[in-house]
Amino acid sequence: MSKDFVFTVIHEDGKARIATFKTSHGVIETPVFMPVGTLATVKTLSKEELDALGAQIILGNTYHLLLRPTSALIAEAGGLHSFMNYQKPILTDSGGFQVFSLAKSRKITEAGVTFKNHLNGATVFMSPESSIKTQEELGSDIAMSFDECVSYPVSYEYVKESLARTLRWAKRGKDIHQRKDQALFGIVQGGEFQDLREQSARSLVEIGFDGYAIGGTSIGEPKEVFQKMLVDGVRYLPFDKPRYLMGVGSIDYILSGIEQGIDMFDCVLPTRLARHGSLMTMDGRINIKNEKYRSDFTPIEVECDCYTCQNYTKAYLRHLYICDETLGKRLMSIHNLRFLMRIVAGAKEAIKAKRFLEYKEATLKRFGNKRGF
RNA sequence: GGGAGCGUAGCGAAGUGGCUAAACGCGGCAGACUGUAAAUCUGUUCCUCACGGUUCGGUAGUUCGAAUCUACCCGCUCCCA
Repeated sequence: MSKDFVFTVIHEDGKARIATFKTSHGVIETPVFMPVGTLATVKTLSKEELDALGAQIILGNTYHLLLRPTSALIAEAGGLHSFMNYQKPILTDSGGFQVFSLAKSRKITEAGVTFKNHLNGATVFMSPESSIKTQEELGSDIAMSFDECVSYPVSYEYVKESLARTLRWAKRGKDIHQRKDQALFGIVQGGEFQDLREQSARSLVEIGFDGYAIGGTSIGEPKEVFQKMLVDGVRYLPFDKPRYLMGVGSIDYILSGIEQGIDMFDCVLPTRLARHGSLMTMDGRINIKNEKYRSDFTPIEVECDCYTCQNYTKAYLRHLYICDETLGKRLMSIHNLRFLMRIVAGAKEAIKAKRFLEYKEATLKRFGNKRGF
């Protein structure tokens, strides 16, 4: 753990907080939503577009980049920042999520995980050590521990066993991690079980990381279970380190997270939904492909300040979607990402004014009973 | 003028006596998506809320039964003159 990664809380409102986190490629101000760029690209978006919509930090994925173009090639290019010409902070996920999402073609042992490569069927082995070494090659600003993201629902016995292994993996990863310019975060697991979440958080803190993530949420569990996973995990994390709620990108979950003192979020939802024609708005999700938008010459949201809403109508976006034109996916990705950024920006303003709960309630009330995306 | 074909749901295209309201593709409509195997996947698409009704260019037949067989008619394509 390096003391270079200074995390400073500058405003508080209950457990909610605003903080700055210093990384090797600049300071992040939290709470922050991080767009996901698995394959060294936030799908369809240029860095100028990411800058314009207010992205402070993006994600890359260790497993996917290891397979293609390989971490060796990226190292040869001078690291991920240089390779993709993105000079702001980058966080790499460890491959732990792939243990969950590619569960059909993988085998877990104490040593690590053997994947059957989805591209050509070849065997790929990832261990906590190799994941960290790969992330060091990639040169991300924040590396994540290699964990097992357990599915839901799953038995107490399984989660207990998995968690114990994930904790051993966290220690192994920490021990081998060397880059002083790269922060390393631990990941709290433990499924829906309070005692396991507590044990996970406490053990990770004991090992000592530059930040802590809550993993294993947003994988199909009911909202009450999510809430429990969140609270049971975050409670034992140190105040003076960043907290990252992994895979969360719906506004109700994000606001719950901020309320509990979460600083960082990421999610593929805004970009994936956008590519699939679903747009996030304060009044719920809209499906741009719906016939009713055929001649709707108004922006997605009148009050939205994004490039898309400032320049294009729903009718045009629908046309682009129907014709499968790339520009449509881009414009809608910009809107959805900006939408979440605006939600978070509003939360920050509210925290400064010490009325976060009010903001949360008002936002969710306007949102009504519609799904949180 | 002579010869050979073809006409099936919005479009393309299977089907050549019952298991066919009719495969499949496209198009249309709707839905899903949460640390990205996702520019993907699912449902639906003759009429009717339903019971049920009406279909395979048209008409008339054969048959217990026809998109499928017969006759004539209409339209279209190709080849030869």
